[in-house]
Amino acid sequence: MSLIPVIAVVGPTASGKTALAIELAKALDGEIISADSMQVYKGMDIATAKPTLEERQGIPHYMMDVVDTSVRYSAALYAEKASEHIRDIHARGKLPIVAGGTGLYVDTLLKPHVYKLKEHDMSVRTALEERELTEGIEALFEELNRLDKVTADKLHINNRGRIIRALEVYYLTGRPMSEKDEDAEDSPYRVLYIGLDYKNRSLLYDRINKRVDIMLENGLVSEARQYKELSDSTTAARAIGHKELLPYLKGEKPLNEVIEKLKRETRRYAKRQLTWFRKNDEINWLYIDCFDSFDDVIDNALSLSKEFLAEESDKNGGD
RNA sequence: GGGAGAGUUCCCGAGCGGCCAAAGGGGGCAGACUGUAAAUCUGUUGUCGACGACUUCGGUGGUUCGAAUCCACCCUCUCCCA
Repeated sequence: MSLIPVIAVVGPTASGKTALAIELAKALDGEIISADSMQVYKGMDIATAKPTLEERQGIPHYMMDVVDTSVRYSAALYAEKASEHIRDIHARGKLPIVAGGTGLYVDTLLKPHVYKLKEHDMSVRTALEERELTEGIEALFEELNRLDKVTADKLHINNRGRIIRALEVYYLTGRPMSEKDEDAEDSPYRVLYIGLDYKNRSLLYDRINKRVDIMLENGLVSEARQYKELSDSTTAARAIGHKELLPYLKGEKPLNEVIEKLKRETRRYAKRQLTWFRKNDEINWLYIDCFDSFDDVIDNALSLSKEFLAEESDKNGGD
């Protein structure tokens, strides 16, 4: 069985992933699958920087606007749905292009063996969360240490979410999370990773600051006002862009202060994204400030892609 | 003009004779990441040939074995009375 070729455009926020993905799709007869934990939600268009229909230039985009903001989406649900799209796009003879900045989603999708767990029983989690309240996280941490020392050693006691998840996995499967899946399947994809970044970090930060200003011009404040009542417990409420404006909307802080905070949080997010992607040594990094123009970046990405696709057809032709 | 107070490391802000390269927070940098991931968590943050040395706490000069901490003068700032 031959592998499905996939191009993945990754990188920090505001690095131009969307634009590059669209250009690649146009040139290579591709369709785009967003890999973004916030673009899956309907609405919040400005904050999540969804490309407009004009910007999409007729290229189909998937995994955007798939659920309501009240839903708690997850990486696993994402991967399940997105992989269907990949298969479908490929079956129609088109090139699937994954583009997005949520590292976990990218990996979950393109390295499917990461998630084997199919159970969806939330009662175990709920029980563990209750136990944390009564017994304290220390007790749960010790318990994890007994049941799955390998995972416990890797976790810090302050990381309560992960301690609970590790226990949840153990109780759901009867096996420690750290145990390797023997029957893990190989990835059905052959992936070309293209990473966008700047050699000079402050240039990226400048772009981020400017993009926030543009979002504000486009009405970010009134968009945030619409989602003011969104419950804190939802994932969508954690999107950068609205929650930072909240103190202003409540009249607690001046607008300029809250905007600075928003820019800073976006910069920090970009840094975390880079930390995630940097550990993936399959990524072909294109440093935007090392090119004369973004068109040159596109050209470079295009030739990488063509090379990649040629290899694929050689292989198919060969056997 | 008179009175009260303040100037600390990138920022805010503790310290008020030795245990101070200086708490804490912010920011920066680095890292982790297996169904919250735009989240969560960790480490680090004066300089250097670095288990030691060197330069820092507005400036200059003193007191002292020893000062960011005490004294004198100077500079800057805030506040109160005029």
